[in-house]
Amino acid sequence: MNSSEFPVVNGQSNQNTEVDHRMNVSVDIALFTVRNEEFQVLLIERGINPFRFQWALPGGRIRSDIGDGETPEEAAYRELEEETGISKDLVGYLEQLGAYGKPKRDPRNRVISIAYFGIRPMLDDPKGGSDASKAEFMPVDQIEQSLAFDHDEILSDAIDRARAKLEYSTIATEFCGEEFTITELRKVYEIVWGVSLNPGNFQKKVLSSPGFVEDTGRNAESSSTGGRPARLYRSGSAALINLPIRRN
Amino acid sequence: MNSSEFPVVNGQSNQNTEVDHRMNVSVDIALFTVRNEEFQVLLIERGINPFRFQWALPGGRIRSDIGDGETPEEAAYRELEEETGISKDLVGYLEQLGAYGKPKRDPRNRVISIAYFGIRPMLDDPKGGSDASKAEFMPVDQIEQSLAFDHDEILSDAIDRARAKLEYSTIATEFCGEEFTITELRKVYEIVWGVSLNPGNFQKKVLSSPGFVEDTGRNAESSSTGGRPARLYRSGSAALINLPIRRN
DNA sequence: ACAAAAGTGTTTCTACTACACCCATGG
DNA sequence: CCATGGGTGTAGTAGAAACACTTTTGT
Repeated sequence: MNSSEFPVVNGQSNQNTEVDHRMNVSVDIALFTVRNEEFQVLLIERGINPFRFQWALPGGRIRSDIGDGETPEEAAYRELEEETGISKDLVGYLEQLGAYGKPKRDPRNRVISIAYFGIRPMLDDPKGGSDASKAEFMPVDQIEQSLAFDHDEILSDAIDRARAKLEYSTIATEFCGEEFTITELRKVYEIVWGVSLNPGNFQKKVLSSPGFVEDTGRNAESSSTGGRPARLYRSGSAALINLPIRRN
Repeated sequence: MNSSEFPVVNGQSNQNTEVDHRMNVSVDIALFTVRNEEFQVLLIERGINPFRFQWALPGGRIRSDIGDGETPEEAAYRELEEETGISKDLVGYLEQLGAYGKPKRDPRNRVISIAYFGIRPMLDDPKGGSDASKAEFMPVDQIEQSLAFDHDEILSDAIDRARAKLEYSTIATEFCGEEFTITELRKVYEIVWGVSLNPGNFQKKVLSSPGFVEDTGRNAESSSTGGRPARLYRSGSAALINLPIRRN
């Protein structure tokens, strides 16, 4: 606990100029989507040791040999593309989760990881990894084996963050495509939270929240099973909701 | 000391095996308190370049020569004590804010900083720094010069975080001493948010929030100016408030 | 007695819940 | 015509705001 028991390097007063304290710094990305009525996260199967053949969050080292050095966020986008083939413009939202730095989180050597939490809209194709290793979206509540490194912890934190942010922010729209119906938006909440919400009340809540969604003036095609065609909206300019949406 | 960490791990299959991408990793701490009816943050005056004589958040490098390496949080407590003399047991709360990693944030070389946000109860003495450099608590809205590195940005984020957390968590109690009155707690909200709250409504809100505060059964001494003596409470077991306290 | 600060009660208003109802489409 | 899903209206209720009022102290 008390650092005074450790020898201070060279009796330096405040800085240790002799010892090299540098360490590897990596990024890891928990990229979420809603597909197939499930809340899913993008994982890769590791091709190399340690943790070979185990699943992990995509990620890798921040490089210092690119220009003046890349920002952690740039590294996150680069690694995501390298490891899973998902390019930056397919990612609707990305924010930092935090740094994970337990000394033994990587058995090889000291690695500090900056974790990111991102959202990809529910688009078209699953898309396998573009490089050697497998990359797949997997339902978050069907991950049986534990992930590599401390990625279980990171993923758990990311899921908590995602669920919490739905309440007071407009990020749910990032799970939808460019244009979406209120019902589609409601399904995002229902799937991510694992609850069911009252359609009428949800509608009023979203529409009364200024800047949450924006009317396109057009309607979606009505489904083959009948029913009134839903209005199409696009994401609005607001990032925060004044009155939160409750989990019920 | 630990020269075995120096050579880059070889045998990496898909990543750049030759290049050393390691960088310095530091921690910075924004430690807040409420003193003198002001919301204050602990700053140090830098004794060395870069940014000599400018104010900065306390912090420093994570060391890899202590045991198996210290966690970022351990480094935060250690640096806080080394630079300001404030020991771990005087810090009521500490949580990670996030990582700051712009390539040029330190003009010397690449440094990633993991920022922490902490709270120190409004105790006794201001307390200057214990080592060479000056350390002082300063009111957050009276910091005129810009801080060293990207500490303006970190501080701004930390203030946002602190203000936001008051709403839905019980951390406001960390600004108070071991025992406190509801009025003292309300003053924390008023000072940190810069608003005034209705005393009666605040009282009912806090007492109806299970686990927020715990009755000691005793009263504070009434002030010399008269008035009914206030009941003394201590911090309760809950970390979150079910119904948020509003800023209005 | 009066001022000051703590704490409670009461009224009003807002916003959420639950649910009934209307609208627009497919079959 | 009915079934299906989208969308609106409305009564009942919980909680927040405003503020009057009571309690307990110092002077």
